[in-house]
Amino acid sequence: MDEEADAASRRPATIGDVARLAGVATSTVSRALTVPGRVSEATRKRVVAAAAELSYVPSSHARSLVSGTTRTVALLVPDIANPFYFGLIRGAQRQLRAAGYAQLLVDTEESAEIEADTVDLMRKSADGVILAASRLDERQLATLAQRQPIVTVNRDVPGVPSVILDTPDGARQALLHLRSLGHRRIVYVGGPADSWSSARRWQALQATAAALDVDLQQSGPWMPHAEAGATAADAVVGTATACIVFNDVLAFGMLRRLRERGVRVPEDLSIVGCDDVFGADFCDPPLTTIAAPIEEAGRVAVTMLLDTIAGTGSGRTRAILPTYLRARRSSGPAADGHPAPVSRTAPSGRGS
Amino acid sequence: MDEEADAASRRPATIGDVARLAGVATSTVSRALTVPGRVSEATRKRVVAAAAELSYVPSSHARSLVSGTTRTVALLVPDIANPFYFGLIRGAQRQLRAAGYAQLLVDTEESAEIEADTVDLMRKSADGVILAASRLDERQLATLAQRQPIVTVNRDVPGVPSVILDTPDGARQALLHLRSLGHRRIVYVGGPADSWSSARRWQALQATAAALDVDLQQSGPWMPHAEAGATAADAVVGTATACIVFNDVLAFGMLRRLRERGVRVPEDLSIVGCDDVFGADFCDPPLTTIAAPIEEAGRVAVTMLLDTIAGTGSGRTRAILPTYLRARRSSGPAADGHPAPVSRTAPSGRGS
DNA sequence: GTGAAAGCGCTAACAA
DNA sequence: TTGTTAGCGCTTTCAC
Repeated sequence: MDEEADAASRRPATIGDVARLAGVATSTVSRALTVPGRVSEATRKRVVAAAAELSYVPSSHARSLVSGTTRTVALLVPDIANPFYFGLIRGAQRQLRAAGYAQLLVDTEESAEIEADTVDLMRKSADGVILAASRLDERQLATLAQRQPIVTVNRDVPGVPSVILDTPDGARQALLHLRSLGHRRIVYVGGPADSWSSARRWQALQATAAALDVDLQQSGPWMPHAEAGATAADAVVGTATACIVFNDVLAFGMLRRLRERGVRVPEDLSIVGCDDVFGADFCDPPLTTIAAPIEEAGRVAVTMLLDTIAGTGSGRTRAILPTYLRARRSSGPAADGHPAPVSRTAPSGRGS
Repeated sequence: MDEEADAASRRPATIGDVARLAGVATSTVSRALTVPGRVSEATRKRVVAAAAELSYVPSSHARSLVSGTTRTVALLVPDIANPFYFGLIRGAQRQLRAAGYAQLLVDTEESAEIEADTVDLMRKSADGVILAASRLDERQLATLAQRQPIVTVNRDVPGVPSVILDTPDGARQALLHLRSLGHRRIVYVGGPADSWSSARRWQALQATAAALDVDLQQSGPWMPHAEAGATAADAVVGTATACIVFNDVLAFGMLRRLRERGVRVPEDLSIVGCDDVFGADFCDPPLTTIAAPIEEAGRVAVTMLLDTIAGTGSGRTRAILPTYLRARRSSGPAADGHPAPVSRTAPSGRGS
């Protein structure tokens, strides 16, 4: 049994093994493999050949130890199974791969505690953290952001770089859309109590409703799961002719319940969701929804984070991504409604 | 400006900082924080207090360097945006968290090359790798598995521990189901050319069809995306009265196309999908599908991998998880068909 | 252009 | 029970 040849395939080769095989010092191997022109072409070739033969892969941990950097970014999402986050995850991963970074994905299970603990843990294991729909309060977020590079998605806290999907504007568009279809009694089916996005949307809706002669109510809070949709649907039926729902997943649950109860969509109740997630175009009926460029949000978040890490912070600390209403079959004319003239600019001010 | 107090919040505290503050040696800190009874209660308290004050988090990298272990497991999936993998990811993450492991999630973008490269990279950054629906060939897989702990999901290669969802059996159930509804011309809408699962299902179907007096054809290969469903649908229409589709996502795309073309489901064409993913129960019409315990698969894969890593390999190297047919509206009686008596045991042998 | 040596933060002998 | 020391694999001075 040839010990030499065998050792390589058993125990991962170290820089020392490569050095020995190439007949050089470890420092030379390091240079040959990382710094371009710091070593003679001849040695470089020998080293590269040796590394290949031993299928040498540098230990990222050893590297991190000395460099203090990990080439890893953590992405924290409240619920991996929520299709809203797919695009985010994928957009982030693409951008990270391109930059030579690894992605540490963590499902915080919608718990502020798990989230805080994880962020703390990541202080050592990741160069930075992306927080999607954070459940933490402003103070915590601000404090954490001082300790380590953080970018939030859909959460705006002073001093913390963030990527915001402009769903309040989308909600405004939805309200105008429904009003133009003749709806005057509209319910906002809200998300979790601690959801910053949901609160902002509700504010935007209220401001717009006042000027539109719309009777707007809020229902909830509801967890953003399909299961919660059943109860949410029951709460809405009879109280309004249309509703704007916190997100598509919740709306899916409502759709199912309404079908069970024989409530027709959109004839008896119009529904507008949010996010345009996987499934919104083939559910029954297809869901009118506020579409957001979520994959782009992932890319932008990574770019901002990497800037922060590199200290290249060009100052851009807040990206707002536009959303738009994608009308499908789940919204239609109100049975007894009088349409209103519509302009894309909400009466309450603020254009697109 | 108080340098002492400040230093802690600026630069993450090391074990040395804690030792100094507690007035002990670093090794004592290490012991106090990791080995339960190896230190006096009094010192332990002092150390813990000091650590808390400095909000000390051990460097996982330094730890890895000395222990040779990373407490990290990599999960490679071909396409993060495919809802099939949600359950897997979540099941894996739950089990990993419970064991104190971190999860490194990588989207290999359905590329064998990215997959192979990543597995190689992970040799140093993860203690083991879970490969979902691997695109690698048997030889590569076997070689890699010799170098590092690997568990595959839905891929069986001798010498590589694996978790298999018994979808061939599910496909058999689907065929019986369709036959009992009177269908005799059935198409299997196949997955990617290099998909091991798809090949196995096709084999199982052929074996069963022979004994059932069913005219079974294969269509494809198709990429498992909704977009491919349009072409797949066009290829099937008119050639059969029912089809069994590689997975739900592809079936969703078919459903949409069929609606556009005015082909009624199930009256003109019955459809059976596979995986029972998010959306299968609220698409239009709801999809009859082969349901698989995918979240459990994630958990089991982690357990097997952790066993392999620990060397506790109790010998169980292959877990087969049963699947079952979940009938919904997308499958119905054949317009011109003659039902067949049904037994849950396929004529070709092999029970449940 | 290359080698020797120190040290990143931690754990695991080995002493005391 | 605790401290001292060596060393994990790598990069980075500092010499030569």
